[in-house]
Amino acid sequence: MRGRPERNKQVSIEQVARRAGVSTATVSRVLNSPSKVTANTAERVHEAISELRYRPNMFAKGLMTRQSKVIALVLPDIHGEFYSELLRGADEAADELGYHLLASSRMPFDVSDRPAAAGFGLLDGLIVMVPTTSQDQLVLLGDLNMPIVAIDRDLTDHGFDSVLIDNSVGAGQAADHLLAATPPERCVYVGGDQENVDSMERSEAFRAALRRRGAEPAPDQIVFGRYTASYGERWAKEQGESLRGRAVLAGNDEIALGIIAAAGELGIMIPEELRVIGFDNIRLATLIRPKLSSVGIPLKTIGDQAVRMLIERLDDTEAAPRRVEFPTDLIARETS
Amino acid sequence: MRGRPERNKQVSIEQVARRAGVSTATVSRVLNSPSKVTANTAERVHEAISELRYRPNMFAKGLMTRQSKVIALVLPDIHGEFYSELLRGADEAADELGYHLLASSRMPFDVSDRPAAAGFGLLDGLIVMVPTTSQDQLVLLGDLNMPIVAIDRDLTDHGFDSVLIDNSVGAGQAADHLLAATPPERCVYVGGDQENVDSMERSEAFRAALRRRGAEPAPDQIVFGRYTASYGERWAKEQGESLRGRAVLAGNDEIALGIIAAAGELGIMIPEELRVIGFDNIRLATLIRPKLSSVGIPLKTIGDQAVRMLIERLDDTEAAPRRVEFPTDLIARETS
DNA sequence: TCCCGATGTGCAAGCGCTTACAGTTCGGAG
DNA sequence: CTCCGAACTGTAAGCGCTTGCACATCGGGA
Repeated sequence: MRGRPERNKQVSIEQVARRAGVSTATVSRVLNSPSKVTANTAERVHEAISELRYRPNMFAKGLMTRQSKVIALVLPDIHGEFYSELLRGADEAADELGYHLLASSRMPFDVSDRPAAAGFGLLDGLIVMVPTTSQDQLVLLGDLNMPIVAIDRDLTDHGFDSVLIDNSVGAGQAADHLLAATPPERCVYVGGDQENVDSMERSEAFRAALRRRGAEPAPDQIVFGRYTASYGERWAKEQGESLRGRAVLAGNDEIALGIIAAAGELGIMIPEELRVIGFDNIRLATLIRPKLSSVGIPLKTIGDQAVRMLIERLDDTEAAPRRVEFPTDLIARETS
Repeated sequence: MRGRPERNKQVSIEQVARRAGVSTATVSRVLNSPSKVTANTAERVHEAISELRYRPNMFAKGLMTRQSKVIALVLPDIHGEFYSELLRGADEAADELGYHLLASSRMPFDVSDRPAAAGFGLLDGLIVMVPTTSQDQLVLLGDLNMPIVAIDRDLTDHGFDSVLIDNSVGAGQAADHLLAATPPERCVYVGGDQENVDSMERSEAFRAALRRRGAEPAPDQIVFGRYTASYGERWAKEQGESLRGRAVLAGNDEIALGIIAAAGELGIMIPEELRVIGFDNIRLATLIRPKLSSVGIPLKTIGDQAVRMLIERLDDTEAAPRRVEFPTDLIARETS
């Protein structure tokens, strides 16, 4: 009694039908369109179902209906605070709409050969956060040939619905906030990966703010590295004492945290001697002292919206791809 | 050209067969047991496949094979630092073994009626972290009638494989570490939800450590609240000045963080005037200054192990449920 | 030369479900 | 009392795939 293929003796709709003294068609109807069935028979069927502990075979069902009511959210990295809220918003929306949401951090690449990737075939649709500007990934997505909504990148040209983040508003606010009390040449943007779309938008907004004040940022006033605390820490330590009197807009909260940690070790006071603003407004921002100023992104709303767009798309495959954009905005706390 | 049911004209195995001039059986064979097919025919079939952009229908396949190569990891709350590593370990293991892992924060409750929940029927198995001791949930899990491995709770009696965390080792180490420099009556355990299994184990280990030193902890030396920073903060503020000279073992790092934040506002120096040790060793622990001492849990290993156990179980449904336990251990840093 | 096993391929029977379509029942209008 | 449509229910044809079995082919040993 071992070995996988051992054709399981699953309770089938036929057994239920026999037990209830009806046809399989009727059982199916009781389950899917109750209005087409007499209350009386429906009850008999339900009894049979629970006596037999019948549970419909979703594969067979999917084979006919061509849907699984399961959608997935693919993030470059599920791990980490950043995506939590996004996930939560998506989860709630999916649940409300009668869908099941599953998260994955693995992109459905090389779908053709990898056996596991085939699991994607069971999904009704996909929400994908595409972090880079790489073309290959887009092709892969297209090959998937299933409803997809993109987060954080405008892929409407490629036929995908997109929900976007307007980084410029918040980044501009943050830059202005810093510039209000720190001279332009002492302000810095310390970003994450350079190819990252958000990274670029944020740095541009920062640059624009300086220019609005008639200052052109020097090369070392806009730097890129990685979206990690250790990068922030490293950068700050390299600056050393020259950090005093500066104001930095970090590419995300992690970088900001790293900088703050380094400042602590260097004995630099925040915000008196160094002002810092992060990005993303992760929950952590309020857990440290001084509390971290940060540019907030309505992540939960974004997750919610993405799910709704996807599910609407499921009902109408042909409509033109839509795009929605959400603003970011500065939440000034104690580090700035 | 709209409306979901519009029976999609999907490329079927039959078209591939026709195009390659073979039978559907042969196509199926080149895909699933290539050794049974001549290299020559295999090539023809592969050509047809890529020309037609054929992608097997996973529902039909699943209907025959009874497996989807997809497993899910259900956590009470995917959100938050804590589960990140767990997920990462699980993800990597699943990938290595040719499975696809999806995460969900929604328990498969009321599976019977909720349509969305039916999506669980497409999974080969489930890894579940059951946080409470509630009986109902166990029944529900049993009803699911699919391979399941439990994390953090011993469910072998109920027939489920279990991977456990031995909280007592690390909690004991932490308590001893605190007791080495702080008198027993000044040591406190500030835990999360009382019904939580881990919470109980940790507090018990703490109690045991005190007793080993001949001290019986007073009621207010072992308190329970919630696993959040705000609870930690609230508790600390209630203690006020009496915090000085104390040593606290927090139920998790969030609580520890809350306490540290409160201490900062009260002007209490850490670790000189207040020593704190957290639990879980989340990544954040090293991002704050002073760096947080914490009891580490090998989360990644646990995720990895859970996946492997589940997949082994898939191959042998009848074997006796197994249990594996992983130790925790103290990582002393700067707050203690 | 004949026979036989090994090897490769095709045939066809389902897997469990949905859903046209046809058949049945029944109450009330004619 | 007959007839008709509305309202249910049953019949059966697949959905796209896998797989046991039968059949064909072929080379080598007797």
